[in-house]
Amino acid sequence: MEISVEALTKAQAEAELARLADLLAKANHAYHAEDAPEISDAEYDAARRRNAEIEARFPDLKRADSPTDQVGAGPDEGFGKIPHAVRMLSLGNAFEDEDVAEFDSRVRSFLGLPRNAPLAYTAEPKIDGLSLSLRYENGRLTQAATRGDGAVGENVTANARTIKDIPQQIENAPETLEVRGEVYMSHADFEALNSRHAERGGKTFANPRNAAAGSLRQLDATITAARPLRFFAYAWGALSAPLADTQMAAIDRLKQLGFQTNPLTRLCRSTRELIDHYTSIEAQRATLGYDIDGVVYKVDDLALQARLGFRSTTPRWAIAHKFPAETAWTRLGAIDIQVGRTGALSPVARLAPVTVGGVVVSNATLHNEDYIAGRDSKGSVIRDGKDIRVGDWVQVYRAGDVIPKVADVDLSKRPDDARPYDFPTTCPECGSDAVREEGDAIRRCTGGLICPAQAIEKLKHFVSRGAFDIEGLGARQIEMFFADETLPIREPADIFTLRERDAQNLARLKNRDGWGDTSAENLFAAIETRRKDIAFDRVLFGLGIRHVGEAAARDLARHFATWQGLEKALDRARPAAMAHRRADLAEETERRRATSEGRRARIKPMRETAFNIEPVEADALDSWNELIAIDGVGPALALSLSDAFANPRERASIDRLIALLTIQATEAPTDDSPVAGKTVVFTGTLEKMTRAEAKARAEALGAKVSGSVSGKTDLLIAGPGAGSKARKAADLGVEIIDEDGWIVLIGGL
DNA sequence: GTGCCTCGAGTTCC
DNA sequence: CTCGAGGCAC
Repeated sequence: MEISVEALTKAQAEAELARLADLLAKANHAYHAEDAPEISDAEYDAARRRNAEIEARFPDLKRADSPTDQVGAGPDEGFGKIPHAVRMLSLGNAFEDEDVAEFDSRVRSFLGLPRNAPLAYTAEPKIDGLSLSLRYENGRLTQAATRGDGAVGENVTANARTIKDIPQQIENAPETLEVRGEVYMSHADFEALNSRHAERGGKTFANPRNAAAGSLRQLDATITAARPLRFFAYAWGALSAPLADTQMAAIDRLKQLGFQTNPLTRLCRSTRELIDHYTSIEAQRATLGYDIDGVVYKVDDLALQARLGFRSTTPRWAIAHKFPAETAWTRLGAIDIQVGRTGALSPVARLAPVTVGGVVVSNATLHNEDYIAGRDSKGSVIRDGKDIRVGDWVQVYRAGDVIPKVADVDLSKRPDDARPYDFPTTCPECGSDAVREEGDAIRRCTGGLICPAQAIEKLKHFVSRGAFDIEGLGARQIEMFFADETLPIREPADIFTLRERDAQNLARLKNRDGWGDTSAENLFAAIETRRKDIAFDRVLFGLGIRHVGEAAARDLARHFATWQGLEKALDRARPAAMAHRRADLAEETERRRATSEGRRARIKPMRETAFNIEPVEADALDSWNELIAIDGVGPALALSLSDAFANPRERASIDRLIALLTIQATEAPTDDSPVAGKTVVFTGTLEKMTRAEAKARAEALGAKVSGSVSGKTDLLIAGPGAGSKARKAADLGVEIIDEDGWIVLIGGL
């Protein structure tokens, strides 16, 4: 018999660790290399767990070759990255009962179900912890990954193996099964852990969620083993065989496989029942023994879930009904103005520190000028029109339990001398005029690159993750280099001349505080890696041009393929862009004049006036039209892009950068779906799926769905009752198929 | 002209 | 995470 871990002497523990290390190493080798396990999975798991427990009790005895540190086939370096086979998405939120009713209507209208047709949902508590994806191959746990950004998570396999609710081995499971759920800590375990830490003078956690997060993300799995983490399973990712036909049955199946599932999961047959269950869970909230922050509703029928599919970041078939956020009152000490990369002036509330939902908050966003004054962007009254003043007592909450916001003001506590806030009309960073354009909620600094705040924020954006993502050159380093006198980085091109300038400099980087030979060389090497090989869309996104985010940059890069292609198109389109800009200005001047004269003049839309002012040559017009014909690119984006390239100062900075880089041309995505890259049009009545569903499926397969038939149309799907579109398509020689043909083409419903 | 939907931009705290 | 606004379909 094994001696219990608590009873082991130190010498016994040391011998035991050696034995277990040997045993597990052999078992690992047998399993991975020879595919012939020498011990049963249960024995393997028990050995692994015992090893972790002994290490937790005698941390100083932990071996250099500790099995805890070895994950599956390879060692775990820090936290490796694991791409999710099926993306881990977040959920849409509902706050009011009406939001739940709207969710139900959205689902029904997407599926083409009448209002009174039966439609069942599951409802379960939303655990406030961290989501985790567990991969089982042939019943054995092989990988555990955090959510990460949804596409790629962190490898926390060694840590997950120490959690008792997570089985190492499951029977009668599909060959491949990814189980998803929430890691959390109970209230009781959290209190005990904190008092244990407090006794030892260690740091305590602010709340169970942080404690669970901190425990799971330990590099040393023996620490995780000593922390009382738990796990509820509620979903799945990749599967080699379906678990069940319904959500409810799938959850039952997970339970049979040995996972903990939440006992408050219910099947509900109407929004009324959903709300009732929500109310019931809310009433039990305080006595559950663990934190929850709402109730999750899911369409029960998995076939319907599949039809509903996903929007860009959330599934259409589920929603989180959140409990009202916790609020707190505190005093507003000051209002500061921050200047963003596009020059936006954002007011930030400096608050007397106050605890909201287990976190101490001392800053909160005030959105914009109108929000402070008590209006929303459309001019409607908010907070009963109460404005926010320095010195006021304000109510703070954390939107989505994350972002602190000021919700309300207590007028009865307003100091006599409190004055309405005067929003600055000049930039606090550079003194340039800060202007608010017609219809815009945001006031912006007009200083452009002259404004140090804008320059530095642009640089931070340039090195950010979606752009150049240079290791060792984050926001902190950018601030440091921006202020540097001998080795400054004031614009993106400066990054790529850093090494050369450093070499010419007496005050070398490696001799500075916090820097050495290795760190300086690592930085130069990281910069060089990106300089030699960077994707076109990343460069474009990195420039930080207004309206050009990641998606738009990708679309533009795909369309133009090369930097020179884009540059030429913009230069050619410039006269048309300038005509638009002038027409814009003329329109605004006209509106001002009309308003000042007290007339309600009817203003012509921009496009009608634009070319009345100044005819533009056909070449420029063509280029402009090519630009705004790109999916997702409209006049606002095209104008902003054109402006950036037309501004001499900005263009020079861009040219200096481009001259230093080797940019990869972008190829159109290759997709093997038969409709990928095709433009398709639906007409007539679809009987097997709704319009919205057909469109979503087509887009998911890489097709572009258009509303009208033109020369660019590749395929028309015509249902019964098709009329003029079908005739036009026939005239143009466009391929026409019926709904059944379409369903065959896309590989079934 | 109106109403989604997606994307961009700005934000806090650990 | 949220809000605003651009883009696009209806």
